[in-house]
Formats: sequence, C-alpha cells, structure tokens
Amino acid sequence: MKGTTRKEEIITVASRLFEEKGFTAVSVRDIAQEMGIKAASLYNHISSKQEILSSLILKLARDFTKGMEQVQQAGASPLEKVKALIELHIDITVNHSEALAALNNDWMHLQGQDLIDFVQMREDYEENFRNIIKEGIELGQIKPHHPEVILFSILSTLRTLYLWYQKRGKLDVNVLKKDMSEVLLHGIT
Amino acid sequence: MKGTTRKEEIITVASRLFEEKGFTAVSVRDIAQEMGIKAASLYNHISSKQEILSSLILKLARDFTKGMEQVQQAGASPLEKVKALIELHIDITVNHSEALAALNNDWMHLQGQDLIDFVQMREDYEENFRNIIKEGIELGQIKPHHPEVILFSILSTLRTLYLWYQKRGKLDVNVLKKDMSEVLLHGIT
DNA sequence: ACACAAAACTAACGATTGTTAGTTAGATAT
DNA sequence: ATATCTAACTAACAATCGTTAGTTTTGTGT
Repeated sequence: MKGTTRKEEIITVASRLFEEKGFTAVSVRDIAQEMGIKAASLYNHISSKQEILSSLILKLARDFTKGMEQVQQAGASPLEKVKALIELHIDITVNHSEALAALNNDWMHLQGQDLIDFVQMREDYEENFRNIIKEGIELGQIKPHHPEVILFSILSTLRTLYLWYQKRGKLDVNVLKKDMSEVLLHGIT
Repeated sequence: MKGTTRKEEIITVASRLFEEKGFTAVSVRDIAQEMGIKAASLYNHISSKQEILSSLILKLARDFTKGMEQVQQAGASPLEKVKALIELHIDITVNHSEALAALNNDWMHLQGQDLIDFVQMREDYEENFRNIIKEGIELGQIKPHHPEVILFSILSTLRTLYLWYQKRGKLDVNVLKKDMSEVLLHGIT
C-alpha cells in the first residue's frame, strides 16, 4: 500500500482481529501471525499492545468530537443537527467499521490518561446530543418525550450500525442515510 | 440467599465481572476473590470457566426464544406483536441486565455445540422478527421502508437497553415500556 | 563496494492463565 | 461416635501472555 506505514498496517490488522474476538482475547502473537511476522518484530513499530488500542480508539473518538463541533457551529435547526449527526455516524461507520468494534467494546481496557480522555469525550458528546434534542423539543420540532429515551434510542442504533453494515452487503451510503433518517426521525407506523 | 445454590452465586458474581471487563479479561481468580474463596475452590461447583459463560448465555437465549414463541402464538396483529417484543426485551433487561452484557459481547467465546446453538437461536429470532415486520408492511400497519432498516433500528436499541437502564436510576418498568414503544414505533417528530 | 537504517529474526524472561490432585475443616445423618 | 458430604484449602502443572535483549537479514543511498 502507498502512504501506509507499517505501524498503520499493524493497527488495521489488529482492529480486524479485535472486532472478531475482542482486545483481550487477541494476543500479540495472533496479530504478528496475521501479518506474517513474529511477535517480537511488532515492537520495532509499536511500543506496546496498549498503544494499538489507544491510538485506534482515541483517533476515532476525536473524529466524533470534531464532527459534533462542526455540527454545532453550522447554525442549523435542532432537527437538522440531528440529521447531520446521523450522517456523521454513517460516514464514520462506512470508513472505519472495524475500528468501531474496539471503540464500543474495548474502551474500558484503555489505561491512565487515555481512559480519562475517552470517557470525557464520550460524556461530552452525549451531553451535546442531549441538548440538541432538548432544544428541538422546546421549539416543537421534536415530540415532547423524555429526552433521555430519544437520545438513547437514536444513539444506540447509530453506535451499533457497524455490526449490521458489514453483514448486509455494504449498500449505498446516500440511500442508507436517507432510510436511517426516515426511520429514526419519523418512526415506522 | 434462599434457594440459591453456590453454583448460581458463582454465575451471578461472574456475570457482573464479565459486564465490567468482558469474559476474557476476567480470570477465575478474579471471580474467586470476589466470592471470598480461592480459585481452585470454584471447581467444586463448576466444571470450567466455559461452563459459566455458556450457562449464562444459553439460558438467556432460551428466554428470548421462548418469548418469541409465545408472541407468535398469541395471534395478534403484527404491530401488537412488535409491541409485545419490545416489552419482552424490557422485561428480560430489567431482570437480567448484567447477564445481557455477556450475551451481547462475549457470545463469540462460546465453543462447540454451544456456539452453534446460540448462533442458530439468534438467527431464528431475527428471522421471526423480520417476518413480523414484513407482515406489518403488507397489512399497511407499518410504513413501507426497507424491513432490514426497521428491524435493525428496533433491535439494536432493545439489545443495548441494558447499558442505559443501569446508568439511569432504574425507572418504572411500565413507564419505560410505554415510552420505548412510543419512540420506537411512532418516531420523535 | 560500503555504510546505514529499517525490519525481521531467535531466545528467553517473569507473570498470569485455567485447571488438577490431594487434603482438610465443618456440618449433617446414622 | 462414626461415616458421609459439602466446600473450602495448598501446591503445583503446562500453556500462554506481553515484552526485552541481542543478532541477522534486507533494502537504499552514496
């Protein structure tokens, strides 16, 4: 691959394995074997197994944080912001579906400052999302249900989209965005 | 506890630890320590660490399968069936929120026939759910979106409900059922 | 041809893993 | 009292874990 460092290759291979079995169940020997080298050789490129996990997760978490900032600054209506967030999740899912498994299932294996930073970003993201929903309710754009139920319903669907996107033969992104927005915003009945 | 065997205690303690760190990251020594005994003593009650996982997961999976059968036999309309399934998930979540983490995140660590059985039950469950949605569309009770998008949207929300139910102070079950049905079926706008 | 850096290798380390064997303490039943 | 059963214990096992040290191979630029 062009422009791909060996380190990035390792992280890509590892994320695929992490998705299958989880961070703890994947040994560095598993990762090495998948790359056709010995386990010790990995350490010419990475400093620890932990580093693979944290660079994987934190990079993605920053993508979500950046996306949320852009949505906030766009100065749109609450409902348009929710739509934009749905599209943000879909874009990231399409481009990093393997890494999302680690973010969802293995974030608790982060250590030290990495763990603190991740949890902070995650809480901030949810809080921002919640506030958008509350604004939408105040403006009458969103039904006056408990904001927490609405937030959870949308977010849990978007967060596990990666599981489902791979299984069904990777359909068109724009169609997916349209269908998901329809179902999540306007319901099924 | 009355009527609770030592084996059941072990499984309960283990499921709580599995939820925190995942099956692979929890050692039998962790489980033993949490029970105030030594690791070897566990083996007076269980035959292996695997047995804890499989009895935990398969029991829950059978609950879902049984629930689906009852819903099918009830002879209600498709929309009422979906409502009944939402309530089924909520009931199971309220009563077994810790074990649901293992079912969702660690099922791939099942081995042999247990793994085969679980995957089969899961596929059957999804197929039944999908057919109910299709019937609902044919009868005009459900909007004619792609059934797969509707199925995924509802199911991913219900499957991760355990994550959210614990965090928010365990609110009333009947209120939860009403709110969830409203949001999932009729949307937020 | 030579030097240098990148990236692989072998070998081994201490720690931890799930599990087994054999034994002992405490309660219950005969 | 004696036997039985349950449930704990200590000690150890082979396997695997992440990681390090030191060495060799491979490719590139001069």
